[in-house]
Amino acid sequence: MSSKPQGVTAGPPTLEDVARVAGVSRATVSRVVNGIRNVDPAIQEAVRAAVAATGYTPNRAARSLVTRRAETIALVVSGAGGESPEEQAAFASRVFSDPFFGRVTSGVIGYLRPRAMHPVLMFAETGAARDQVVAFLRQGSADGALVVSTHADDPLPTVLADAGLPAVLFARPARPVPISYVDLAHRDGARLAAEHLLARGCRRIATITGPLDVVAGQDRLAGFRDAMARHGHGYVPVAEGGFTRDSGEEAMARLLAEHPGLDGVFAANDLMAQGACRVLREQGRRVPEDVAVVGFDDSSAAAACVPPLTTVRQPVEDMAAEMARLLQRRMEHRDDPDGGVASVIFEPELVVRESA
Amino acid sequence: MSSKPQGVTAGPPTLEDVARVAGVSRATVSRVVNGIRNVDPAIQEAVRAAVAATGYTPNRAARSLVTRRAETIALVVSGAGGESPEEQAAFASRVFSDPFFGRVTSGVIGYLRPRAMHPVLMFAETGAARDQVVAFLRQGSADGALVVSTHADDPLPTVLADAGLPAVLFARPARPVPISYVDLAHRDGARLAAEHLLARGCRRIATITGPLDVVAGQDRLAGFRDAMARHGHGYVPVAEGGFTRDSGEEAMARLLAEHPGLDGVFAANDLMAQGACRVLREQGRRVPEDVAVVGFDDSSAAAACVPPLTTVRQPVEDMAAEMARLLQRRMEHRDDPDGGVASVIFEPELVVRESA
DNA sequence: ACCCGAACGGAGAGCGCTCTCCTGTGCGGT
DNA sequence: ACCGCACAGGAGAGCGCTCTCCGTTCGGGT
Repeated sequence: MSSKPQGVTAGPPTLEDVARVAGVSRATVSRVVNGIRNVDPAIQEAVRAAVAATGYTPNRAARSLVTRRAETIALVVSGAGGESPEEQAAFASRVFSDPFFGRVTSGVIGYLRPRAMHPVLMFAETGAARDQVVAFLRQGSADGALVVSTHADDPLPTVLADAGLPAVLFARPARPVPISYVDLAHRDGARLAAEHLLARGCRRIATITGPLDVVAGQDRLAGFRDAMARHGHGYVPVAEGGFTRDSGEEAMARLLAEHPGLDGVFAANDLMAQGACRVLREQGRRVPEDVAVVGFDDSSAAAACVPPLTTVRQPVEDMAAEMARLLQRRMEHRDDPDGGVASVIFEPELVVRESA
Repeated sequence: MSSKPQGVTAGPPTLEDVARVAGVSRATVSRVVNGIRNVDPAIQEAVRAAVAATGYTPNRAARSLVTRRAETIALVVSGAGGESPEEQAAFASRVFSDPFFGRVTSGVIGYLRPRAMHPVLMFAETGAARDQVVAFLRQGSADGALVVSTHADDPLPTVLADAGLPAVLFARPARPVPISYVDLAHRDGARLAAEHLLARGCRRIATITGPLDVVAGQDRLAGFRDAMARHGHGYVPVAEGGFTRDSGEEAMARLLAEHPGLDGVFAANDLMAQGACRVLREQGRRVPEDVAVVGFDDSSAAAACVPPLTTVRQPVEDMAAEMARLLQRRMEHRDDPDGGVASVIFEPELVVRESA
């Protein structure tokens, strides 16, 4: 009886405790818990009962130590913020004010949760923060990283690739890096917008671009121009925005001042399209009767807009889930040189509502 | 030379490797790395050099295994969502569409990052998700939880308290639970709003409340009513909103329909105030000349509003940082029964801009 | 010169888990 | 009846780290 005092340690139950209760060895309990190899159904039952009786939960640190996997991934928002604490706080707020990141998070969690994994949220807007991300991965705290960059010249992808750390990017990196990514066929999306506006009968069409130092901004503009040119519109008035609502308002105001007769606008994202609608309304133009507006993303802002936006759907949640899937694949091929590096390009889709 | 082949294991360097290079024992390296006890400066220097030479990074799993601390905390967004996958995705999107959560995240990260900690993001909107959170904490994957509830009847705080897991809430729980929290003196904030509107000369003042099944919604209404009553306004027209922009628009429309003569509105958050401003403008009222509007939160929406909102500042970032601080304190007193349970109430502040 | 204590480095025992080996058992083929 | 094989379960060696305990050294008080 008293040969081995049980429950003398106040800590949570361990495999050893479960094994003692079930009358089997640690190894067997481990096999049952992890569903590895065949175990006699009767013994399986006994182990399960013992697990329930003791309230056993596997200790993740111990498991990670031997498997060398953390079962954790880092969700990194990377980009350039300031170095001061105020600017860093502003970076986080700014990031979350865009519905885009909520959708990414949502998609990632949707994929990870059924697999009992959870993302660690990190920002990498300064050099020091970037080092923290790398250290975090190197010390095995996370098995890989999902990276969303806000700037084209973000050094993080290169750093991760050089260090051989598994990572997947949202959007193709500006410079080629041996790293997986998911992206959207931005040019095709912009083409859809152009063709829709033309089919509607618009003839004096302008565009509000995203920041042109971002690949997505460039591609959407290029795709739009190409499609317009192919239909005989070699010149398209352009105003550059910054993917924010405010910048959309300013860009729209500039366009209207220079081209008061325009009858169609393609904004490179919904937030800017929303700002554009507002300015148009304030300046007495009806949307879509006088000026048709097409957005991009199909974010929550599109439906909330007055009038509801016709927009190009970017399936961000699906893309984010695909990122997680690619990362998992990449992690399984860690030893291979460049093993498991792959990319997936999603096709956009036109969503017709009221604005065009 | 070949007695102990070095570098034969391809894996990352371990304490052992560093010790060999520095010519000391594992224990000494550990002491230097963790800054525990005094170590001869010369040896310290040698160890640091060896760490740099090997590119050593401590393995977190091994450390956690023995220290029984994960150096990780969970950031949990808790509330009621649907059970279907679509509804769960919608929950995440909805959560992030409110600038509030971005500010919380920003504040938490601001506190954790200098301490080399990073939050694990979790949602707990279904029973299964809640169980995952509890399991995550129980298996030592995180040392504690920061919980932001979106509903008053959220069972998570009680579950965590019962399980004896360290946690800190944002906002006082609807029913008393032995658990730390930070909160705002909502009543005082609402009083500031009332007094400002009255001091401005408004006499027919209405309010758009938050959801009344949320403590913050109740308290802001109660505080507003009390202050108004104290100044002789026993009756205040009320329309209930849901803390979203849309609900603010609807509430404002209802109020205007019933009380066309009103000259002041207090909205229980900025998003609803923004919606209210929009409706007022659409119905030909000038803000603030005809109707003064006061919001609550001082979120990014306040400055973005047209006109910029006079609002009651809730220092969300500071409050979130305080949550993290309280959680750390609570974790240091894990063994004490109810040790380290404490609450901090922040004082609101009126920020005067143009809307009132 | 002696002793005691403070201070610092090393040895080694685990933390809880997985996984490779090994042993025992039941079954088929010849 | 024998051998061998497949398979289930147990034993035990670590994974990389921390931390207690112990040995050694050195300084100062008498």
